[in-house]
Amino acid sequence: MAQKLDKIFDSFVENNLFKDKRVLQTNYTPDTIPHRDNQIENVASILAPALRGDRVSNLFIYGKTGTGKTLSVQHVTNELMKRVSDSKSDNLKVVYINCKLKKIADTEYRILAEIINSLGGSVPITGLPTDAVYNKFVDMIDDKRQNVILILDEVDQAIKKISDSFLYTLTRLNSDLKNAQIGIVGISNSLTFMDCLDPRVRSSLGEEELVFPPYNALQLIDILRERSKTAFVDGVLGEEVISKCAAYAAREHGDARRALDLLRVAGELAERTQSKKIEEKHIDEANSKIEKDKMLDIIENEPRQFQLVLMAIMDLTEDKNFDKIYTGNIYNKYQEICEKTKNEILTQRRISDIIAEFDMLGIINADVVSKGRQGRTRVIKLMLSESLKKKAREILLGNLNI
DNA sequence: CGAGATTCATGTGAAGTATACCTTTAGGCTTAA
DNA sequence: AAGCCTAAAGGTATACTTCACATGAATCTCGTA
Repeated sequence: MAQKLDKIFDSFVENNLFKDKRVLQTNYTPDTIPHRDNQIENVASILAPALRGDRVSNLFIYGKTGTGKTLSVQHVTNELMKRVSDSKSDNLKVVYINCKLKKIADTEYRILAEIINSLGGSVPITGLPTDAVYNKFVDMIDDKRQNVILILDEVDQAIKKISDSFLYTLTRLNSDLKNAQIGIVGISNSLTFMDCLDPRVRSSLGEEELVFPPYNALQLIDILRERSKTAFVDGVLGEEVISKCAAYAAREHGDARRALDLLRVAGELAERTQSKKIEEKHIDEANSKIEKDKMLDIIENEPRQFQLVLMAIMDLTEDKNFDKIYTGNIYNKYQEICEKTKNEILTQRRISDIIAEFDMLGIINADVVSKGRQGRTRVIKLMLSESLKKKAREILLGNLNI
């Protein structure tokens, strides 16, 4: 056994394709961000007043995933902070919150709590009145003259769940502050997000707006080339592999993060199969693996009741007796499963909401249809590939101890 | 035959409930002067 | 008397339930041609 492990470790050390894998990881911030000079300059000039202690205009940024929004903003704020720490003053704070993270920042309360946490304070998980949390936030930053830049990544996700009054309160917060000032930077994936906001919020939050267009294939190639220089050992990555990678990502609305993930996973796969080079087939494999992992991760971390519902949906999908699945079918199946597994049965009302959430996650596709005399319901389609279904089923079976 | 009424199965919104957790407050106990 | 601990009181967020009303096209009904 030990020999076997030795062999694995040996080959791992010898056959290292990566020079520095971190460069390809999502949380890595590169020194240069190609093809985003314009946007970065814009962001910088909008946030720059903070250096003089002036109020920062609220900024709203649109763009699809992986178009460098987060990266550019972080780059600019990093530079800002560098300047500030050089000048030895500490009247600028930058808070970055990703509103999408489930269980961390998906309600008004949790977002606020998260903001306070990253400012160094602490707030209990639950139990406090929301306005008490607002007050705490105000107290924390208003003790001296300073600027706070609040970056809300993926606000659209949060606003969908919470109401937009949250943003309104935030924008109004400035009038409660005597010393400090806050500037809000909202980042959204959805281009139409602003349209469904309250006009008051729209006007105050959208003082400045910026659109990040998707990268095209050529720009993606540039990015990949740049990063792969430091990420991989020379010669393991051919030019044609890079273009294939870029092509994949360009198809996926120019998502650079996706492209980098592809490259990283492809590298890992190549390493694992003892390959000396990364080849095009690795990219293909990586593509399906990423898709799979992402979904499986979501499914695995879903609460129990959600998993039960998903299990019901999967069972029905397999069942040849149903060519179309309706909410009622799911509910019946769900009850069956609950009885079998001795789980509590929730009401149909709740299941309806759970189904809606799965729809949001893209695990299923649910369309409301009216079938005349047969009433109104949703037609539900499971959106998982065959192999994914199998893996997902394994996870569910394990988690629900069936 | 066609317009309007009916109907079904569930969508959807609002309000209420249970649970888990929080802060405040007051009482009781200990401690030290 | 001061300090500390504990339990009760009073409050909130969240996940869920209950109630009630909204939907929208297939189907039924009935007046009319």
